[in-house]
Order: sequence, then C-alpha cells, then structure tokens
Amino acid sequence: MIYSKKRELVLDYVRTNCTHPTAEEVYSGLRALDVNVSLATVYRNLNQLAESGLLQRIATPSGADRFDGNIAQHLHAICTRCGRVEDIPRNALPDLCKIASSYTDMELSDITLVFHGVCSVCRNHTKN
Amino acid sequence: MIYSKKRELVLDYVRTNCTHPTAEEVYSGLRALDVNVSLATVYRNLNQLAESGLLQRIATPSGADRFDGNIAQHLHAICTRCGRVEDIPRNALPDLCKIASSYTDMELSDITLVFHGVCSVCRNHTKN
DNA sequence: TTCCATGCAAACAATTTGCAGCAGT
DNA sequence: ACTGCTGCAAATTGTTTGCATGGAA
Repeated sequence: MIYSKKRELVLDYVRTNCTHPTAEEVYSGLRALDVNVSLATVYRNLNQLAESGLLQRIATPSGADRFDGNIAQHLHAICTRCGRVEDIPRNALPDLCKIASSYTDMELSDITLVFHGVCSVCRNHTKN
Repeated sequence: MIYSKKRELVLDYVRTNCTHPTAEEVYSGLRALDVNVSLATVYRNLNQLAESGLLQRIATPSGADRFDGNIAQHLHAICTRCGRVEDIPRNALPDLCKIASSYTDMELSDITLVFHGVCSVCRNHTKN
C-alpha cells in the first residue's frame, strides 16, 4: 500500500480519538480540522486500514460500523442509551471458539461479540 | 397486539423453516406459497414479533438480519462461505456478562455473539 | 509513466415511513 | 366506530462504485 496523506490522517484520527468513531464521525471530525476529504475516501481508507489490520472494525448490530485504533485483541461493550463504547480485554474470557466447537461441525475460527448494557453516566442521568 | 393473518403467516414461516431466513427470504418464501403480502409488512411483522419475543433476531455483521423461530436461549455460528447458520446452545458457554462486568462500569445485560467459521459442506466442496 | 488515490455523484442494499384504505374487536 | 394492519411508493441510512483527474513511486 503506497503512502497517502488522507489515509494517514484517517488512521491518526481514529487512533487519537478513543471514541470508536463511525465513518461519518471520522469524516466530520476531519472536516472540523480543516481537512479536505470526501466521505467516500474515508470509507475506502477505513476499509483498507481494517483489512490490513491497522484498525479494528466493530460491526455493531444494526447501526453504523465503528472503528478502533487499539488493535490489541479486545472486545466491546456498547451503552444501549448513548451508544458509548468501552473496551473489555479479550483474555478476560475463555476461548469460546474451542468451547463451541464441540456443538457444531463448523470449523470455528472467530467470534463477533458485543456486550450491551447501560453506562454509569446514563444510569445516573435518568433513573427510569 | 391484535390478531393479524399476515403476522401469523410470517411467524409460521420462520418457525417451520429452520433456515434462519432474512426478511427478504421470508417475503419471497411466502409469495412462493401464493401469500399476497408486501415486503414492508414482512419487515413490520418481523420487528414486532422479535420485539415481543416470539422470534429471535440474529444481527449478522454487515448483511441482512436473520430471524429464528427457536426462541430458546442459544447462539449462532455462520459459515463465512455459504452463509449457513447453525445453532449453539447458550448454556455451553459461561455467563460472559458476569465475567466482563468486572472490567467496565457499564451494567451489562446482554450479548450479541456470533461465531464465524466454515461448515463441513463448504470444507468438502472446495479444498483451497 | 505507471499505478494507486481522490472527489464527486450516482448506485446500492437493507430497512423504515407516510398515507390512504381495509380488517379485527 | 375505533384502532391497529396492510400495500404501495417514497424516503432514509450506511456504504460502495464508476469515472475522470491528481499524486506517489
């Protein structure tokens, strides 16, 4: 992959913003920094960076995909009220593929695991 | 929720077809049975049925959501080659929310967990 | 000078919605 | 009658793509 200024900016943005931004958020975040980039380019670069392992894609169920500059193996917890994303270390959990393997004849190699809950901010905010 | 013929047909279709169909598949499946129903109605009814717990929604990462008439607590494994979905009993796995809770201040109540792998049919089909 | 990258707009897929009419209780 | 259900088409949302141009090696 040859060098590209825009791609570097996209990667830097996701890395320095620990908000697990969506493509749209990366786009408007960069525009706010006076970076002239198109949404298509943001999508293309996010896909390439995720493909090459420089970013991690968080496929949230129903909603825009999010991206994470922390590529260490870890999982995510999403607040069902405000959408905030927090990290959960992957080694906190046992090897789920190995456990599930005995229940199917599929050769399981990976999991998509997202926790859902309510973050402390939202809990304090609205007590309903 | 008052009775509706179309909703009953949608529910029956998902229950009797163990293929974990998408909304589109439910739609064309019903049309093939000479049921006059619109795609919008299929979507509306699938959402209501999932909302009321009569169906389980399988939010596949990037792709159409699938629906499952088996509402017993269980998880899914998706073949990355042919898209086939198999079931994994939930009690095969430990209580992940409880384990992850100690790593975040979110109040975790649920998980979205999908296994990815290659089914035996695809493994035998193409040895590459 | 050969690719890959980019911007723009159009295309796309999955899903939802507005509205008028119809059906269930 | 009242309210929820349906069909249809249009609107939305998230994302990808075609094409002409610009930039990196």
